[in-house]
Amino acid sequence: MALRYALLASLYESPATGYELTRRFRERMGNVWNASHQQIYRELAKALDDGLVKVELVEQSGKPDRKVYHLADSGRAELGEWVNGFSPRPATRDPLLLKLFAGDLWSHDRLFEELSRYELDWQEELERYREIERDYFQDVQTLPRHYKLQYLALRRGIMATESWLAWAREVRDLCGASPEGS
Amino acid sequence: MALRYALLASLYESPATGYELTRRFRERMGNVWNASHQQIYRELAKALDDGLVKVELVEQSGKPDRKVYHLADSGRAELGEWVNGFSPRPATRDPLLLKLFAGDLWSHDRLFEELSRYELDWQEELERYREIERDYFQDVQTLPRHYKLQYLALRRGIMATESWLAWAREVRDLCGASPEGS
DNA sequence: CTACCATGTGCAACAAGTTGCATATAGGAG
DNA sequence: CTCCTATATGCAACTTGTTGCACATGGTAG
Repeated sequence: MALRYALLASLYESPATGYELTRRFRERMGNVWNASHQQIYRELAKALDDGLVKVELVEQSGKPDRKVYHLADSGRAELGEWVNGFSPRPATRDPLLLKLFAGDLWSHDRLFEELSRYELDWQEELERYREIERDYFQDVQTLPRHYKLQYLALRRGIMATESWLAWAREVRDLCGASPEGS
Repeated sequence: MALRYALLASLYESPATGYELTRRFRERMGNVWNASHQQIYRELAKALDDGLVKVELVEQSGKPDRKVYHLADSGRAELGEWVNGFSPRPATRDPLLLKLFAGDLWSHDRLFEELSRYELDWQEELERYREIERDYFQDVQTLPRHYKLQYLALRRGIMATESWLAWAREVRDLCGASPEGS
């Protein structure tokens, strides 16, 4: 049911089409929740069926009609209950770490090739986060609670990514950064 | 297919029954991969069907026979290929962070109640990791590569958990740790 | 001129993960 | 005496997530 609440939470901020929700997940909330557009359209249809959201059709020429979803009262209520209930920690399933357990089969070069790719990725992500932090969250102390909490979600993204980068440095320190054969 | 490789990677270390694999995932590899016993038995049957693992039946009185799974040659080969290929970053889906996006519906007390539970959990986990670090990885520099990589998986667990705890402190600093009404 | 990309919706098939149940025995706590 | 835990296996139904495809058009890059 968690995807359902992710959609409701996003619609709580503002009404949106399935397409826009897909983009929000990919961009602003990539750190928090991920879902493909297929999954989102499917779940929106179910949530509509259950009366948690309402649709407003907006006609367009050429393109399909926009179906703008709004949070219904019952949706807001259910979201509120979910938010105030306890959620267990998500299970981690990380292929990169898994490979360390069969590390003897992992060639030195390939290991560092993959690590480098990840590092580039993390670096880019970190810069994007830091930019948002600079642009939107300068005076955090004075912000209303709602924005403080959004800021904390961003902070989590920053700290998680920094932590991965620090780990990558440890890998280099312990296993040697430069392969002989290149 | 990733669960399949998780099983092969664990069997690469040593042969095991489905039950033992379940425990390994829950205990030693909790940081890396999670799977229920139902999922594991199902996937082991498929892997056996595909000839990636072999079974050795060990009779027991009273209890069902132990089915000890071994990595077959083809399984080792496929694991090797997978390990040396590129794996994309896993998608994050974190209910705790999601709730921050509907934070207006989240009561101050409930938020900190949940945060405290998480903190206790992280603290415990961190202590378990640190204990393993002390007991098994004192002279990391001198260890063979295989153990270095295992150590790095553990380090990742430590760093990730520390990062969460640091984040929790930021939450307290920004949103006030002590609710008035208690 | 053609190919890709963005917008916008969605179905169908499959793979992966969860939840509830079932069987069978031995040992310890209350 | 009963309940819980550990060992050890597994089925069935369901939910969630992935992958591939489809339609429809306007703009931009080569």
